Amino acid sequence: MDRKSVADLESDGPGTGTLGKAMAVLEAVAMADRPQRFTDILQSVRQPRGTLHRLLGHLVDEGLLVQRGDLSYEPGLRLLKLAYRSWSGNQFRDIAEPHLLRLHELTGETVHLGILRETEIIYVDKVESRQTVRMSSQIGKASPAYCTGIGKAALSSLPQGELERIAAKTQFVPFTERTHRSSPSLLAEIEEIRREGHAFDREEHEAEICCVAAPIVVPEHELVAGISVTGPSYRVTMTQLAAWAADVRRAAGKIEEEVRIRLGPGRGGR
Amino acid sequence: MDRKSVADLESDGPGTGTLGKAMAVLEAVAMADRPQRFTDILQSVRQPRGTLHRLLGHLVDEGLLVQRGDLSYEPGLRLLKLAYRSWSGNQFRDIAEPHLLRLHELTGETVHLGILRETEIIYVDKVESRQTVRMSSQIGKASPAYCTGIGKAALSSLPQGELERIAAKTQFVPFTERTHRSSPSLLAEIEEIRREGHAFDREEHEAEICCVAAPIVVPEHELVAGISVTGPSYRVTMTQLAAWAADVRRAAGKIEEEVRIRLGPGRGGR
DNA sequence: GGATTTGTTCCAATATGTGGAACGGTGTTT
DNA sequence: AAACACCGTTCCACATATTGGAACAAATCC
Repeated sequence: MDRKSVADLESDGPGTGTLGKAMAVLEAVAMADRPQRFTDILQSVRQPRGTLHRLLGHLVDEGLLVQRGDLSYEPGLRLLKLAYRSWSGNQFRDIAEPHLLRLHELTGETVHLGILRETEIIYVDKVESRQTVRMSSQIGKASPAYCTGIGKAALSSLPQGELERIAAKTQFVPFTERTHRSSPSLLAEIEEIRREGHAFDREEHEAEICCVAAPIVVPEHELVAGISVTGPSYRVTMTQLAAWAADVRRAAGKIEEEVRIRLGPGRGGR
Repeated sequence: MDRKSVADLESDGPGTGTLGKAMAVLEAVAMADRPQRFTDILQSVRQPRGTLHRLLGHLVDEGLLVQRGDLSYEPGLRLLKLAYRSWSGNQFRDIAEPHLLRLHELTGETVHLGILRETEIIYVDKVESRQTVRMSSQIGKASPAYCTGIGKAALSSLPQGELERIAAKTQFVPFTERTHRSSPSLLAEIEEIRREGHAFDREEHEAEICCVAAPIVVPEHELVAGISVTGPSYRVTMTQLAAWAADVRRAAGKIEEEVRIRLGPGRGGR
């Protein structure tokens, strides 16, 4: 049987093979808000006790998890180390950064760069207002695509088939009263976003937070991403956001272009 | 056969079992400076072609690697996502942070927080001088313990046996002319560091960069870490560093104490 | 003291991963 | 143009690592 078969399970299913199971366990621990005990994990990942126990042992051996004094498990440092390389070596982020800075100077608000990964947007960079801000507060953070500006912008630039596949896979959680509650409602907005070339988040993910976003697509690298300007709604009106839309689109376009030039068509990084 | 058997290989050996091999491959790709092709990887990880090929396939399926148009592999976004949780959920960093900030205000120089992991120090936080600084420029970065301030400070607070095991495992790379070149020389300095309670890095890792560091130990959590104040040697003299040593020790002590209180003896996070 | 829950260990059955060898494609050399 | 070298992929008999039910302690609750 081939891997990418019928409706690739990826993040929902138990994961293919041994590695898949191990990763499912790892993710269960990483995504939990507090250290997970054996039994907690046993319930998230449905695996026989013996199996789970060995799996955890291996993960600890590998430094992906650490077991604490009270026997509970936490994500290990090896993940940080690996991610550092994954992030600092990311040429896309590197290219985009100057454009993010420029956009920040223009607007004075927080600017995000995020990449689409199935139903999620993963933030890879952020430039924020010069308060005493936590450094990489969001880098690596994953948010649902269907209720964020970048997410919707990115989705809007997918082929219809892909879009529908992802929409079908999406779990619609009503974060605020304005959050899309179903696939049709999302797909309708996507139509509009396609026409406009930019997406808004009207307090759909977090109350009092809204943004404008534009998509960045580099088919040669199978990259679908987006940038956004975000602000608190008491300070940033929708009219203001609409006025910035063109700038955001322009910046996104510049990044797209530069990625194509610097990374070349379809081939390697340098 | 038991896992933690004779001289646990961990990061050198091919890694135990299937997961170990997969991680070895992942690490090989992540630690390389540029996208790795099949053959490149084949040389780093000594595995049969068939095996490696399947391994890579699984890693891609899991989103740990991505394969690009030219068939080369890069670290995938899933790592970032996992690491974000590993980092943002790290209570230790959370507790330490205010102390780092205070130390930064006192000295005006860059302050680091790093955790010891076998022969390496992994940086988990950083507060730096208010230039237009790259955000999380070093978070997750791994540096050798034997030639960094935090590293040596951390090593100094290990039981002698552990220390020697790690020293034996260390690869002594002569980064600068002042870098320790062998285990005895390192062990001798560690003795001194134990007496003083703080460690210096006298341009041992990077030329023109030096620091003072103090260890943080929380045995209940099997945590050995350290903090440091770092500066360029043209601006920060050894005398200056020595003057800060007491402050660094004090901050480290405070963090140690607070971790013990907030995380409780040997048991869970909250 | 007995009952329940939790983490750990054991082991035969078997699914999974192993790795040498063969295959087809691309680009280079003669 | 044929011969060669290199690279990524596929195949398959074999071996090993994973599986998962069940038994085992140890703590915790009633």
